[in-house]
Amino acid sequence: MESDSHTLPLLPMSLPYPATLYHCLPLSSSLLQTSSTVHVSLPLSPLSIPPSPTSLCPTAPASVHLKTQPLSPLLHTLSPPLFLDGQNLHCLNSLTTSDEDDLTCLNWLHQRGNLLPLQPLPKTTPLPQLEPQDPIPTPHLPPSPSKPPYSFSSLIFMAIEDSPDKRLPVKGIYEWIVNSFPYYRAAPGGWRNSVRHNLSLSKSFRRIHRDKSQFVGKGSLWCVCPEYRHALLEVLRKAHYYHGTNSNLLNNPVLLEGADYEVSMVCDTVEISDSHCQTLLSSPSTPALTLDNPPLSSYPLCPLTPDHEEMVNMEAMEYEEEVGEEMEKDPLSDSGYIELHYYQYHQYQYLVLPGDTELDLETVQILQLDAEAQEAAGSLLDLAGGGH
DNA sequence: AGCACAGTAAACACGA
DNA sequence: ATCGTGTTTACTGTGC
Repeated sequence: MESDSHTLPLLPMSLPYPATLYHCLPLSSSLLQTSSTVHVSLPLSPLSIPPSPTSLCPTAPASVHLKTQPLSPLLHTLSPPLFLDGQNLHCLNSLTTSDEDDLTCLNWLHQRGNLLPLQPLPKTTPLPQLEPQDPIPTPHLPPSPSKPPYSFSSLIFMAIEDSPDKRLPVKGIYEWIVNSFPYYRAAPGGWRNSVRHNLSLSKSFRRIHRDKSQFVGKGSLWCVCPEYRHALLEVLRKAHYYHGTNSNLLNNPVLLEGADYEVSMVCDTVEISDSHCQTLLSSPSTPALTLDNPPLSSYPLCPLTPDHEEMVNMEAMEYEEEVGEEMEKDPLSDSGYIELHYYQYHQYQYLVLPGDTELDLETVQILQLDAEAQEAAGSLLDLAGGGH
């Protein structure tokens, strides 16, 4: 593997989001590939992973087979992965996916059927499984919803992207914002004016002619112009990064769904099914944004001039279905490396290891604990969401 | 200071 | 006439 990596000290690496366990396989190039199995064994000491406090089978020098799932490209944008080379950790910058790949991926936005209201959560969530003496962390819910750190453009963008057809009437945008951000439920009505103002003024959004035979009600539908989608995503990502808000919206999708992982132990073999990965990638409720986010270059150009001289025809939007067949390539898929997330010392750690690394049982137990951690974290998210 | 950008308010037109 | 939608202008605040 060619890499312009540089050696880094072996230090825990925190993530700006509660990451979790998943594996990125040397899977070929397609995210559709399923049920790949990798034989991994991982020496604990170089990773500073402490032995599991409760060993299910302490003497078994077992190796494990981990059925794996592709890596969410967004994760690479949030922190540079490390990989292990002997005793050194290297920054895997060269393996990170291109910005376009990252930024056109909205999987994180759609991994949850309903987007929870934005409430701050700790960037790293202490987990009772690993630190039983610690009190169970509670989400810091403000007494009244605070204003989301997202601009109206971002809010509109998220609303539209969260709609099944990637187009919404103004009223639908209002409703999405109110439902997703309780702040606006009680806010004065001026923000609606701001939304309309933004829709009209921003080049990022386009009006779509409504087919009068199909719709009732006032107004047009609004969509995101693909040529501005990259910029909108970048703004959104920066807002997430700078404010450090959790963002249920921006959370690692694997975290959100990871609690559903089926971890079953059979003798000394652990299989982590990637069926949920497929669920993530092809959720029926969110068909458009899970797999059909090709790099920006694969989008056709916006059929309009950027100055609102025209409006989009419904036919012009059909490209979304047409490009949906193209799959976003896992940035590590051909690298021969796997990616490891685990929780340690109150922080989630993030490692990239050679694909032929062997994991022993203790490591697997840690991974299992991490799976439990996912569940705990997911519960916290639900709490933060307030049963939305 | 100048500029860009975001947010807010307001006025106005249009159509259901 | 009312209301929602869409456009435009103006002003203010903030950050670079």
